Amino acid sequence: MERPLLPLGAPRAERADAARNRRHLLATARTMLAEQGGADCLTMDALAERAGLGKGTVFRRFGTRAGIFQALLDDDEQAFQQQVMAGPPPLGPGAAPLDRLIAYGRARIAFLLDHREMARAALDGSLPVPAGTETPLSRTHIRMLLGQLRLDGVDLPMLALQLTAALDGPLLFYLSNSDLTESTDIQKRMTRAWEDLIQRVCGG
Amino acid sequence: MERPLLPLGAPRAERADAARNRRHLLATARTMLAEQGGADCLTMDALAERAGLGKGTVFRRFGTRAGIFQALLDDDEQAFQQQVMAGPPPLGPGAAPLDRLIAYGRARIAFLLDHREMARAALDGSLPVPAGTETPLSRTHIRMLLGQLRLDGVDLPMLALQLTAALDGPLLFYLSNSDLTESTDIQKRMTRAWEDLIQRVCGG
DNA sequence: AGCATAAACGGACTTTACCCCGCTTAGTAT
DNA sequence: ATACTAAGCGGGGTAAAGTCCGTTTATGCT
Repeated sequence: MERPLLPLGAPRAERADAARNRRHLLATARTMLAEQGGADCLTMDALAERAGLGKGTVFRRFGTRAGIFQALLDDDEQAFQQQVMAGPPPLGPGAAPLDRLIAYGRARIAFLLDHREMARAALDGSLPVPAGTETPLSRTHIRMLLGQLRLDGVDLPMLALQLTAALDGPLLFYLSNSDLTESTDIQKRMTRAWEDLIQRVCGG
Repeated sequence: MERPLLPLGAPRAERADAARNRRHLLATARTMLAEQGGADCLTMDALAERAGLGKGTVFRRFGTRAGIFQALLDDDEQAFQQQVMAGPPPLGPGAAPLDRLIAYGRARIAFLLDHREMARAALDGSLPVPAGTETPLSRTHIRMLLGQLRLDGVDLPMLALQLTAALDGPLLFYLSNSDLTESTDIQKRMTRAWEDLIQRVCGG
C-alpha cells in the first residue's frame, strides 16, 4: 500500500509510448519543415499521416498547432538554456549581473533570429499569450539578474516583464514586418539598443 | 481629361455602399458582442447573416476575423487619439515631454484594460504582427515625445519600439493570463511601473 | 502471470475561417 | 441619358483546426 512515487504535485510522468510518439512527431515535423518551404505547409493532418499516427494523437501531444512549434523551439532552446545556467560568463554565472543581462539579451536575439520561422509560428491568436510575454524562462532569468542588482523601490516582477517585452518587441516587429529586408545589421542594432536600455534602466 | 483627383498614392476612396456596409457590419458586431458573451461567439457567418449581407462582403471589408476587432478597436480609439493630439495636458500638447509620456502610458493602460476582450481578439497568429508591436500610433507618439527629450547617443526608433513593447507587454500578459483575477490594483501597478521605467530611462 | 485502470490511440465528425468567381451596381466620362 | 469600368456583392466550396468517443495498451499491484 505505498503511496505513488510521484507524490501529488507532478501529474504522473508521460507514458513510454507517448514519449516515443512525441519524439517521433517532432522529428517528422523537422523533416517536413526541411523538405518543404514555409512553416504553414505543416498541417496537422499531414504531420499525422506522415508520422503514421492518428490525428487525435497529434493533438493530444501538442494541444494545438502552435504547440508543435513551441515544442520544437523548446527543444532547440535546451542548449541555449544550458549556456545560460551553467556555461561560461558573461552569459553563464560568474559575471556581474549587469554584464549577464546584456549578454543574455545578445544571446536571445541571436537565437530568435536564427529561429525566426518557428518563433513566428509558435504565436497564436486563440491561445492566450503572444510569445514574448510568455517565455517564462526569459522573464524568470531577467528577474533573477535584476534582483541581484538591488535596485531600490522597484516592482521587480513588473520590471522584469517590461524588459522581457522590450527585448522581444523589436524582434517580433522585424520578424514579422520585413522578414528579409536588410537582415545583417539588424542584429547588431537590436543588440546595441538592448545594451543601451539596460544601461539606462540599471544606472550604468 | 482631368487627372483623377486623388493623385496616385491614395488607392481611391471607398465606395459609398461599401462604407455603409462597413459601418453596418461594425454596428452589428457590437450588438452581437453585447448580447452574447465572449468574443469567440462572433463568427463570420453569423455576423454576415445577422447583418443581412453575404459572407464574402464581410471578408472583403475586413480581410480577416481579427480585422473586425482591429476595426472596432480603431473606432473606439478615435476619441482617445483626439485627447492625445489635441486634448488638455498632460496627455495633450502643452506639458513637458516626460509628463506626456507618463500620461500617455497611463491613458493607454486604462484604455486597453477597458477593451481587453477586443484587444485580445484583435491578435492573430497567421497575420503578421502580434498586437503591441503593431499599434503604429503608440510607437509614433512615443517616438515623438522621446525626440523632444533630446536624449543623446540613442537609437530613437528602436528605443521607441522597446518602450512600446514594455508598455504593452504587461498588459498582454495580464490580459491573457488572469483575465479576471484581482483586477482593481493591477491598473495602478502597471501605471506605476510605467512611470518608474520612464523615469529610469529618461533620467528622472 | 493475471488484473484493474488510467492513459493513449485513431479517425470520423464538426466547425469556421477564408477563397473563388460569375453577377450586380456605384461612380464617371462622354 | 448612356455606356463603360472598376469596385462591390453573394454564397457555395475548400481545407484545416480542433473535438469526441469507442477501442487498445502500458503500467503498477497482487
